[in-house]
Amino acid sequence: MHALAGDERIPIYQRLADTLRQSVITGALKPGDRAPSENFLSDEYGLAPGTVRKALDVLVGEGVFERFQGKGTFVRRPSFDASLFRFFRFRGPDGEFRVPESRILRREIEPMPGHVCVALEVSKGTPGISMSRLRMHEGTPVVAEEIWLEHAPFAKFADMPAEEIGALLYPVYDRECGRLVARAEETMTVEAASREIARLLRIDAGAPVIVIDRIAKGYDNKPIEWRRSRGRADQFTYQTEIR
Amino acid sequence: MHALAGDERIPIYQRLADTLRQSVITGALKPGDRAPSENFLSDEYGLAPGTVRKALDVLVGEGVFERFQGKGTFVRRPSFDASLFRFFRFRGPDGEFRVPESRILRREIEPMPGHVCVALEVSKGTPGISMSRLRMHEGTPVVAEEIWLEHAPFAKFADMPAEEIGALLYPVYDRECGRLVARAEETMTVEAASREIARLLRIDAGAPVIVIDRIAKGYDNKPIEWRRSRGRADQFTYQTEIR
DNA sequence: GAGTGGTCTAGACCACAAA
DNA sequence: TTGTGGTCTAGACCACTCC
Repeated sequence: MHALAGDERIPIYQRLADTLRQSVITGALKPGDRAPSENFLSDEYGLAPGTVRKALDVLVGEGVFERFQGKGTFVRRPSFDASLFRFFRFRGPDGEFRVPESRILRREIEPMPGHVCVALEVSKGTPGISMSRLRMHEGTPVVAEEIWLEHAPFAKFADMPAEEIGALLYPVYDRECGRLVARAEETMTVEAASREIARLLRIDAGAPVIVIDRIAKGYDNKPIEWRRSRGRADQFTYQTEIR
Repeated sequence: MHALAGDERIPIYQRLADTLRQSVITGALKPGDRAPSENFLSDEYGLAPGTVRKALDVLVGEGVFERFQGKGTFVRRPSFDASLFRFFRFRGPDGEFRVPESRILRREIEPMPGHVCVALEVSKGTPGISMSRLRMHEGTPVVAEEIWLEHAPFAKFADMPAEEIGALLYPVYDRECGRLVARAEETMTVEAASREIARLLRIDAGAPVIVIDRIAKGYDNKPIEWRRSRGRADQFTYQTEIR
């Protein structure tokens, strides 16, 4: 039987939640893994079942865990790469949504611009990996992306042959560089297409374009990647509920 | 001591949550009211405190109630009229957000168009109240709105003198017609400004415009109002978190 | 001090999944 | 059959608000 770490003024269920969250951050528990059962945890830490349950409730609420009756509690697999594209409606002939193909146009190492350094919480002028990428749907370009990564933790990614990089980057970040994306913050604005963007997206210069800035973060809430995506506004729809 | 209504195969805490939610729907409990205390409910229905607590958890999660330690559990006051304007950034000279003034340009009774009938879940051709409204910030028009209400429940609103209608409509719907807005669903798209909209917003025809369609709903989830708002896209920013 | 919600205990029994 | 999470009981004590 172990004691729980942390400030004793913090509620027990919070400290247990912190402990479990920490093992997701360190990678001791990976997405898809089953967390220790409620019985195990209440024995291990000498807690009442209800207290353990409340700790798991906290993590389920944060989207870190998900529960399945009869099976167990599992680390949730964050699968939001489709989520940006939920903003755009790219459907195949069958009406189902498609993940667009992608083409990396450019990948270089250079100092990161100021606004990216701020977003990634590194000091000004830190070397970064800069990428341009074009996402295609049925041969038509639909989204143009600029992507920035801090160079040091992603040196291995910088040296990878382009052919080994598929349509989804986050699994590569995890596999090759041990950086797991758990969440992202996005900001959306509208602008008129520059000549460069108009050429890439094959639209008229000045036509309205949706701009989505994304900062991808890990379970530890530290920024991993900065990304700016532009798509034609006439392909765009977004729904939400407010109260 | 009372028995809980509802199908006995449904968990007790769900049936209690349903009962309490129902008293918000009927208006027995109004926003700002204090709900019965946990002790009262566990006595009243002969339930364990933990079961009552879980029922309240459900309603807090739905945004119907909010809890304050030492004070009680209260019906949450839905205050999202500011929420559309979180999309637009209208700040005063002090940097604080402002609720724009508003001017009703038109208010008429006519049959509702098909798409509005669908949204409000009434049969085709039902008489409605149609309004055009312009929202201003420091003398500049910022948002143009079309609003539709079903006439029958809002007859009293249709006859109100324009001077009695302030900048916020939902409190008027509640006070004059007993229709309480609890939530809303919004869909956002981008279009080029028509000549009419360009004139109202004082922008160039063809300039990008954000369109937000909103269906406002009651606690019973029934639609109350349909609204389409248009604002200049260069005033627009929207943030979200995804996982 | 009385009343409220917040935390925690120590179980019981049920529903569901997998072997 | 075993192990998992889901529901429910019946309390205790604490923290906070208000009178």
